Amino acid sequence: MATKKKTAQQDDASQDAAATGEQTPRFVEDIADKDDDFARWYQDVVYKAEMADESPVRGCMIIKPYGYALWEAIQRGMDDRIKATGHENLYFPLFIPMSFLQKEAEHVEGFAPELAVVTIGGGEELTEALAVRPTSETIIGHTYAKWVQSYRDLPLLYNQWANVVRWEKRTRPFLRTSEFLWQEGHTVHRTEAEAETETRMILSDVYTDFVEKELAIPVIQGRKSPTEKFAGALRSYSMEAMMGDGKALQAGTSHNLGQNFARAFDIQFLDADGTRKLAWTTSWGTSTRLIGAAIMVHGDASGLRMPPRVAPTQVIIVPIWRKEEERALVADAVAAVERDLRAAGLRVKSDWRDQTPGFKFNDWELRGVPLRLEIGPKDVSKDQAVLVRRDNRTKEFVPRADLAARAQTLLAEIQQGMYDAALAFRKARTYTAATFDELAARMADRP
RNA sequence: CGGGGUGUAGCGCAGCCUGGUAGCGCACCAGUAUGGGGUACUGGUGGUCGGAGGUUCAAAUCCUCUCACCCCGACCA
Repeated sequence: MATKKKTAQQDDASQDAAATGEQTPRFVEDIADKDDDFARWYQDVVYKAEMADESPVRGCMIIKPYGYALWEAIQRGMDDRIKATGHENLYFPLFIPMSFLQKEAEHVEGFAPELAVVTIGGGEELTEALAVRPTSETIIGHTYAKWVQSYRDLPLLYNQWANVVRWEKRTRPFLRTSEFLWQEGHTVHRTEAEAETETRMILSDVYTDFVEKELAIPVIQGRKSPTEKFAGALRSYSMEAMMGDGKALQAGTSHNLGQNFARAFDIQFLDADGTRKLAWTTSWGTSTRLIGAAIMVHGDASGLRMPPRVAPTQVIIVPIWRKEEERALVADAVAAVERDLRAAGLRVKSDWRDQTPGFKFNDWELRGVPLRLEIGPKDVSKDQAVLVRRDNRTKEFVPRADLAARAQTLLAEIQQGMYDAALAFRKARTYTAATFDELAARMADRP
């Protein structure tokens, strides 16, 4: 039945191709139509490209190697910027005493409904229940109170990479899961102005800079409305990006917590003028949701499209051969090319699976690898390779000696092209972007 | 929490109305030919039909209970 359907579709596609003079038809029946059912398209792509797998625990997900490799690239890019702006990494425990969460009224009200709570340890009822952290302001506030004594101790500029748990009612892989990975920065400052500067600096110099340059996602920075702000914050800022379905997604938040948590946890310091003062704190976070954002912004009918700068694999080499002698010949050429590209700093892989080339082409397009190199007997004899772009399928024959340089040029072009396309898409959709206009208006008070 | 729906092989499904001991596609394994855009043919592996109880000579199928998941709504990051 499915075979019939496949054949029928292929025939249709062939006719279309013949009629319009386009290139080869594609098989996309296993991915839902992006324009018709975006939510299903998203799920299909996530699972078929092996970014993630379903979890036996409701609302959670298993991040597969390909998805995790992207997360590692995000971590690297984000971590570099966090450190470049003067922060250090540390780590706080997963468990938080329930009483901590109750110390900040607005905070507990906001997070209580979605807490996972541990009441038994080692077979015995605990004297105090422990919350699995939904976010770490409270346990960190408690600790910072001990670390801060003098104005000379300030500022504290720390960040942690961790997992958090929020018992969400409706979940979607990467976008909203009961457990997710993130970084959360927590800083303490001497003055309100300094805390505000930090809050906004993180949003622009760390978050926006990374997401726009590395993930090729244009964002709009703005301030969250009072109802949308972080539970317990004075002011919350966020960067919002437009997804492929025309909807906005919060891609990162930065909160000026004012003195709310300092008050709740007694973070005080003796200032230069000899008086005790409450400190000013901030917190900010980005999560594995960024993976979902990248998928939704850049993906197309064929599947994922990885921004070259973070792509786990930037160039995939598909060897082509018929007979064993050819295979050996091609293998040598592939190994040599792989060496060249690696030496040039490119992330490259070759695919020697026993599948037809066509199968591999589609498979790697589904996974979104930006560049493909085809190397067959004909290429070996001419000391060249066929270089193909994932985005527009442009093919070119490139002499072996020029491959690395040409690939680098194309990757840069593709990266820029992805950003430009996403920006153009957003601008063309202003009619659905009331939220963006609102955000843009709020941007007036940006530094 | 209210309304609707679905549980049969790793995935997607048929079979149920009208009981007779489980089937199709994909995937997987083997072989042959193939290989520059999802390759074809042949053979094969794999399921106590969500769970419990009942009716019956006989239950995936009928009855009762139960569990889980999905969609819509409500609630909420």
